[in-house]
Amino acid sequence: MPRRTQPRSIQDPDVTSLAAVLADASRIAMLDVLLDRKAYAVGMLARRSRVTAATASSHLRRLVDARLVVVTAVGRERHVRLAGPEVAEVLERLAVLAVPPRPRLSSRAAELRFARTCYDHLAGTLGVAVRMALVDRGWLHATGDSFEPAPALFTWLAAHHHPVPIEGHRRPLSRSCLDWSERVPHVAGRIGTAIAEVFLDGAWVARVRGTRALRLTARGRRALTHELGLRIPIPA
Amino acid sequence: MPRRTQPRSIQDPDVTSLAAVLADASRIAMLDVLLDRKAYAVGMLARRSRVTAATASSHLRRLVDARLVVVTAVGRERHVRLAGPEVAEVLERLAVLAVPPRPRLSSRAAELRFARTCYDHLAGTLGVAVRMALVDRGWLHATGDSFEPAPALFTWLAAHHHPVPIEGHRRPLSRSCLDWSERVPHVAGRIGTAIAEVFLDGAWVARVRGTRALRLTARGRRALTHELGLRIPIPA
DNA sequence: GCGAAGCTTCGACGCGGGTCGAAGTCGATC
DNA sequence: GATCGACTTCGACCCGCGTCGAAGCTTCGC
Repeated sequence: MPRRTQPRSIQDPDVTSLAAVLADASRIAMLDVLLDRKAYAVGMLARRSRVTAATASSHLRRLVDARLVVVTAVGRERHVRLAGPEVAEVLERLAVLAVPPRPRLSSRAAELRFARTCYDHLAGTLGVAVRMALVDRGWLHATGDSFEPAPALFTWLAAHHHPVPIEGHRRPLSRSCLDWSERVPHVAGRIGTAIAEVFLDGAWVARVRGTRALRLTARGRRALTHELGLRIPIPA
Repeated sequence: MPRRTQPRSIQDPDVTSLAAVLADASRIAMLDVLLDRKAYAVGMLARRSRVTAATASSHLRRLVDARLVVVTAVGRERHVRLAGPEVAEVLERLAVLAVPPRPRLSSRAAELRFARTCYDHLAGTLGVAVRMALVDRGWLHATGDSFEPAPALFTWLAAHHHPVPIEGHRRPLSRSCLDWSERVPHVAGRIGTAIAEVFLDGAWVARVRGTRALRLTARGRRALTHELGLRIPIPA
């Protein structure tokens, strides 16, 4: 990959180098592990990504240099976290473009397609279904490419112990996040986070260990029907 | 880059391969040329990207396979276009992440920072300034991470010969597009396109040949003051 | 039809970089 | 301060792929 010496006329932010960092299966595996928003020690991250510590270490260096992840020293361990929601967003955006035209089915992917976390909010069939249910009840209004939450939604979130303050935060109240599996937006932003927390705390969904997939529980099935009038999309 | 054989647990859309396509300076240069939304013959594209026809051809193959560009045969030429606005969006998103922490100044980049096209709408200092002016006059309301155009804006656009129908289109009326240079959103979507067209048709801005940069004309300076009450951000 | 133009394919070259084991470093623990 | 554990650095290996010139193919123009 001989670098060109002439001045890059455009795209002065070096997209090429950033893409090069993302163009390795092991590094994507590591980022994928980190997409659950938790911090991992380097060794753990290496094991989850199926590489040796030495390999993980060299990859880590590049991820840090690209400012995709941040590292904090904790005792003799070094904990790695995703640098922020923007990173998760870009990865999800890339996934949207990367999804093959004729979707090759993978049983493993089916779980992810049905329900998963996207950094800190719900995605997949379930995420989209929830968004549609909220719009149907008038708790959420679609505006442009975003969503405007109605007062009833704030009330509902507060009643489920996850109140969302309206003002005073840098992060947007609600955002629309494009789904790679559904190709349709779901709710992100602070509202999206709160919704996901209600689902997880209420044990409406359970994390499938080792992946970002979520399993809809029986309890969750009932809750969705009673609370949101939502027909369960797919038995999963 | 030895591919791992084990089933990729997550990220089933193959982000790695897509990123690999974007991880080459020549291909980014080609995409960058195409970001102006026009179609280019392969030879022209090769010249603008400073590679031989043979090299461009092999890159083109990969870009087509990744469905980032589309090709239409025209006589003995083959015309290349960006596959769609989503591609431009992802590139702009990547650029946001790729922008270096201590912005290294480049005189060439300064033009781009001030004003440029982003696929089909205005970006850069000017794009952001226009967005803020529209919000100030109440012609645009910020909602979540998008914008809601007010009736006055539709009237203004129609008066300048670029009416925007409210309904009946798959593309969103207005979108918010994050600016890599300003790190602040500007207006995209059908409204964003119409605004850019008013600016270009009215010769308020002129394209700088060979790049996506825009130059603010004297006429544009006057128009911005009179029509939008906008103080010119920077003499450029 | 014949030549030329536009583009792709082929072949050869060279370089960047992903991989792991082993050795080295640093901090924690007793 | 000796030992263990977590992590990084080093060295060696090898493979993928970007690059261009030349040759081949198709389409246009006269």
